[in-house]
Amino acid sequence: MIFRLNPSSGIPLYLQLIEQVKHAVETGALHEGDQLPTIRKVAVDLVMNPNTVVRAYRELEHEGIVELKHGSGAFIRESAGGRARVMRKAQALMQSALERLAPLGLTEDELRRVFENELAQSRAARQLEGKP
Amino acid sequence: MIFRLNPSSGIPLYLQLIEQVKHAVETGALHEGDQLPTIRKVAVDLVMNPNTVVRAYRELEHEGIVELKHGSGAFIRESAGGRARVMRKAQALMQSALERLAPLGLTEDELRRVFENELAQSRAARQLEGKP
DNA sequence: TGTAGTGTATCACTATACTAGTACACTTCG
DNA sequence: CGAAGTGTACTAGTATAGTGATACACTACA
Repeated sequence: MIFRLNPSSGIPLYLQLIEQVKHAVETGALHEGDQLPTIRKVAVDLVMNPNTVVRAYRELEHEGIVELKHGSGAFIRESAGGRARVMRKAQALMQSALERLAPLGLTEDELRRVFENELAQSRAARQLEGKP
Repeated sequence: MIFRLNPSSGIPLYLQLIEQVKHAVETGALHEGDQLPTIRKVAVDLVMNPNTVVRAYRELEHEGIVELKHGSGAFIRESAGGRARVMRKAQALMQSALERLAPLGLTEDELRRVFENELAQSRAARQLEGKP
């Protein structure tokens, strides 16, 4: 695992790290049990503060993708493999959805809005299931 | 048009205003040519600074939904009606897409990630069309 | 057992997002 | 033409996000 950051993209460094780890897991570049590069190593290699790397790793831990072991390192969780497969399936479904949406000629921001609306919609629907 | 804000939602006030105007246009509550409430009126009614309302209205203007006329008011653009129809069509497509994705059991954040990935993907594909 | 290597914790700095205060300029219409 | 009502422009304060400096604590292994 080797990171490649774009400092002038406007995207926070820690988010770029998170994104790259997730991508590596989903493409199979990282497998369950694999050790991630050390916090210090990443910080030195990319010339940034260890805390920024920590922030990325802790977020990944919180999402259940990474396990941090005090004193020994950061590792890919065992459950990550299954997740990767599901995500690839989802990616395929989303692609065909966007292909159907493309002819409408919406901007990316409009598409985001439509997506968020629908997400909120189905969230609300899910809430109601257990109520009546 | 009457706004209803939630000050403790964490969502910036100006974004809430934008959202509500867009929603009103898409549902037909606001039609082409309709005048929006005055900047000052909104500011007074909702107990906030006029500048915050301005920010919302100017963003809506930038997106082509609203037209600001110096000295007379803010109005819904003529093009807004067509946009509303397209957005409703898109909403329907997005709904069926999310219904197909639901069985995979992804979290909302994971769905957002899948969506953004695919958006970037199709953006890249579009870039290549004119190149070779 | 001790040392090198690992993650952890606390505090601080800086840029940016958001909101606010206040004065200005244009339009309308009696 | 002038007064009331509208959007505009400029300046500034405050909260939060992002990043950094540095010291601490645990683990593995020779």
